[in-house]
Amino acid sequence: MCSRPAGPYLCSRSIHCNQHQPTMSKEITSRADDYSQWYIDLVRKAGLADYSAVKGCMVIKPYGFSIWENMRDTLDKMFKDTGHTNAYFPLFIPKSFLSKEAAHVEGFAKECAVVTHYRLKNADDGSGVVVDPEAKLEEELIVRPTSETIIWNTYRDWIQSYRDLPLLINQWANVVRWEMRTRLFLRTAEFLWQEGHTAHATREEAIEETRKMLDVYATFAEEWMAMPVIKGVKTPNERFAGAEDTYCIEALMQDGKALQAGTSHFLGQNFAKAFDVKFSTNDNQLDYVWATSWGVSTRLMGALVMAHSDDEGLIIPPKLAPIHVVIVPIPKPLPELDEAATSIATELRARGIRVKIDTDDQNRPGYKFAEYEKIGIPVRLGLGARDLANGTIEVARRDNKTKESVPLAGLADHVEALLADIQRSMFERAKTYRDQHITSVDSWDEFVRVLDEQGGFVAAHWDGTTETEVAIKEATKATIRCIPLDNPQEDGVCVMTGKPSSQRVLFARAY
RNA sequence: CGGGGCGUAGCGCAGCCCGGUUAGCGCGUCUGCUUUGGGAGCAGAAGGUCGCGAGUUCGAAUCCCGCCGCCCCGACCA
Repeated sequence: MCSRPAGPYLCSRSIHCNQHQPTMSKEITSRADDYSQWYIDLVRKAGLADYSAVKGCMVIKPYGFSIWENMRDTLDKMFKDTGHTNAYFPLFIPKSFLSKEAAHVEGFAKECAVVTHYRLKNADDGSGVVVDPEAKLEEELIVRPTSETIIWNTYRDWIQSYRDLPLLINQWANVVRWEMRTRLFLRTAEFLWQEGHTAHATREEAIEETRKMLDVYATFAEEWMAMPVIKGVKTPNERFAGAEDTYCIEALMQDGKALQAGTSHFLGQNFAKAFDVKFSTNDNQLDYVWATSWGVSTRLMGALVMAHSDDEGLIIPPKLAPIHVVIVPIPKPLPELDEAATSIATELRARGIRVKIDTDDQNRPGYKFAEYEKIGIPVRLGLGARDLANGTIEVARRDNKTKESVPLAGLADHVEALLADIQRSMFERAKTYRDQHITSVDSWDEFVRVLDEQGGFVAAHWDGTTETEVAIKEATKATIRCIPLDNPQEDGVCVMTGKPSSQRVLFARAY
């Protein structure tokens, strides 16, 4: 394994410490050739994740996990800042719990992994181990697809009085949904996420919480991921199983498909009633509590990739990049280079900038440049004898592939400003693309044409019925992504049925 | 569950149709030398239950039968 001194997260021996085998970005399929394959190539070859020995499950590799850690740590702080605390509930849920809320069981029944036995034994024919039929569980256990049931069963014991409210809890966990078809990060059988579960004394307060956490997600998506999102509410058909209202943030990927990046649910009293969670009000009445739940998952990793990256590799916004700056000494045998690189790194680190010095002397600079572009490090500093002589350094930014020579004096200020500029311009670029791909249409022909030729969001009138929504989906594969919050009211007629409508909703083909 | 593809060295592949020396090639790895401002060159070396099982044959990576696994497209769902 690598033994040389390493920068944060990655060793200097090789960019991929875990395999010593950087693959060439030449091998990344271009977006134009096959967007889907581009995504898969990128995820695997930039060291984010890989397929595992288990069908439908992925291995999140060290570099990918370090990005997720940055997401997780940022969100965790945001949750704490809004009054939430973390807790942990069991992976296993008694089967009977899941059936207590009718819509909920309906929504998840088809994709649950079930534990039926608790012991293996050696096969009689010596062929290996088999499930011991003697060890059948009295009550089967479901591997959580989400934790509402086990949590509300617990909340019943935690909540007696209005003084116990609000109860604001989050959990970081893995969940399992037995998907028929999977894609790295976007839909895997097991994934990592956080799920917030809160209890409130009033309907209004719970709705406020639902909206507040949606805002947290939107802020995170836009300010950290540099990914513009549309906040909205789901139609009844797209609503979370067991919710009264599902709010969401919807993002647009570079191929024109939408991606739901986070959801926040107002659960009403559905789970309180299902699990009998009542509290004494301050005027001594008994009432069911009001609930919310909200979550984002490792799916955000997929969103991050598809929102920004290019044919050369990943482009990661500075705020989430495991390494902000890589210094590549152009290795003439020159001790002053190492000294200069170290002193630059020290100066940058003093400002909280995450810096790696590439001390590897095996690979040539050109190779390194390509590798760092592939893994999306926002800023690369090239430092050679020529620079030392001139008192300059080459500064290359990943997002727009520009290079400039800047004076070493004042470099830290320059880099700090540059990182901020990259963060901002990545957002602007994505937002421009997104805004150019919201199209208002008023006829069915136009609706279909825009979906096929431009993609993106299509703002169209809809008669408000699930039947029409489903028919449109069957005809075009487009779904209603959301009804934007504060959506302007406007009279019109449904794009499919011609029935009256009071507002446009956003359709798109989606991940 | 349908349709398609794949399984041969760490990775990516050729060989299979038409059975026959010691199973090749590229990348990577190791050693040495020369290199180093956009993916280095030369020389040498290591590395293989050809997915698994059974069969046909003098002989199977190759043909037959069975099985397993993974990926992609669709159905389901986000």
